[in-house]
Amino acid sequence: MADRAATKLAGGPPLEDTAAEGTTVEALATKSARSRQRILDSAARVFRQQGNTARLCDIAADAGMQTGSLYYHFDGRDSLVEEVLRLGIERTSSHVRLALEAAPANASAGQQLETAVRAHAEAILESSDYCAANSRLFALACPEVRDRHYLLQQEYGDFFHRLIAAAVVSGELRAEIDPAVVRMLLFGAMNWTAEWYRPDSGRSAAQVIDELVALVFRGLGAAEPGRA
Amino acid sequence: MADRAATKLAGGPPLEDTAAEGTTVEALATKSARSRQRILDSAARVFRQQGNTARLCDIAADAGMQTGSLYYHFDGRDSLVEEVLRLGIERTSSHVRLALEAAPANASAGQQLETAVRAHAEAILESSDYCAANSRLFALACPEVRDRHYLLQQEYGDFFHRLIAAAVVSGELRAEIDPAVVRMLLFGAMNWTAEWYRPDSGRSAAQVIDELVALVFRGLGAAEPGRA
DNA sequence: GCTGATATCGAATCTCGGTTAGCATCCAGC
DNA sequence: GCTGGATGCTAACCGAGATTCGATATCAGC
Repeated sequence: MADRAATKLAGGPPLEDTAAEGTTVEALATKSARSRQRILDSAARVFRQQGNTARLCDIAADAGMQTGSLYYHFDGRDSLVEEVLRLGIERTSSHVRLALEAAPANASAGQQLETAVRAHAEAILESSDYCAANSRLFALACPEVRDRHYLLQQEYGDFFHRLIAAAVVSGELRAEIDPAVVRMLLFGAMNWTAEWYRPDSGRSAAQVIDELVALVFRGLGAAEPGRA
Repeated sequence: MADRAATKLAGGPPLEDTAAEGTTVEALATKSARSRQRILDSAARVFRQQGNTARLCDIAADAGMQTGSLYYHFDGRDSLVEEVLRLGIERTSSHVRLALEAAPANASAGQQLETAVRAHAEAILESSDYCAANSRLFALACPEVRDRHYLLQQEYGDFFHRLIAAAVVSGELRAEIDPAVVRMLLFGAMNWTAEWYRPDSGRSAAQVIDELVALVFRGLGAAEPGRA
């Protein structure tokens, strides 16, 4: 009854991703693991497109199997949603961390924040269906799933919070800002892109990201003659 | 079958709000109009709280009637959603327009934009359940409803677009910005507040709005010594 | 205080999508 | 090439929630 395949695969470590970032489905060892991964990928893709209105049969179809077969790999819809959500945060967060590690070691707090914002937006716009699906499912999902995720979400939120606070301390950001509110506004602008951005709209993701970064750091205002 | 009461009430003009902005339920003439309004108000409130997962029975309960009774006033769920959505845009938009009219006649394009941003955020955070519900239902709702709304949405979007473009022309905003993208980022930050802001969180709506305006116009950056 | 229209009730019904269960197929190891 | 577990298919099943509809209550105008 309980996620048979996964239980077996998990083995020692309690809950580990069956496929590391970037692993292709084909590379996985057992058939079960491949199918499971294929389902997750489809779910992410479908959730990204349709948000929480996506049906299990849509996902199954995308994965090339029957609806009922999903239950061999997952306990049920919630379980699937939860996994996609978890992978979403995980990948977003690791994408951001990697970007930070790749940045020059002497980067200032402000530069780090900029890197993080860029990476987060990239994750949603380009890098992965999971990250985009995550933003779209964020506010939905049943309370239990949501509560369980609140922790992960919060953790990532705090991470950003610290980046912002550090950049205030370093004097690169205005001292008057309220990091908590700014973080939410920032997430709003970034996560909302999952709702409207379409790659075939004539604008590249990179353009959107540049626009975002400029907006956030410089603001819309011109050189600053004297604003009311 | 088709929205009996409303059909009758509508009379001459094809589709007019049964209650003008701010009209209280009690002030309406017929019982039908009062009930209809009560249902809409409840729907807006419940949708604001629960998003699209709100059930008809929740709304009916809030309005103090049985689920089935809703059908005397509305064709069905979609119809109700659609009406709330419509009133949402309408009220947001009129709130913004009123704010602009109240502004000094010689306000610059940039000042007008700031006024509009303030008003839009106010509408979502403080002024009306309809406006907040609108942001939460935006991306959801079945395709038909959504398509029908796309026009209204677009119209309001264009309105903002023009405000932004004008402020670029007047030289108050940086010339390099892409008004279309900026508008979406802006809406993202503003609409997302409906997902996270709670009045009992220790922060006033006014604080959030100030933070938003500062972020958008000045950006996060300090005085501008030299940023990478 | 009637009476017809208006408004609401409340229970039956319908629908959609998630879930379950038993059977068929595939495939690795013998 | 057999056999048993691993995988997946199919067709019911089921519940939640939307919708329908005849019965009932309320109310305005006489």
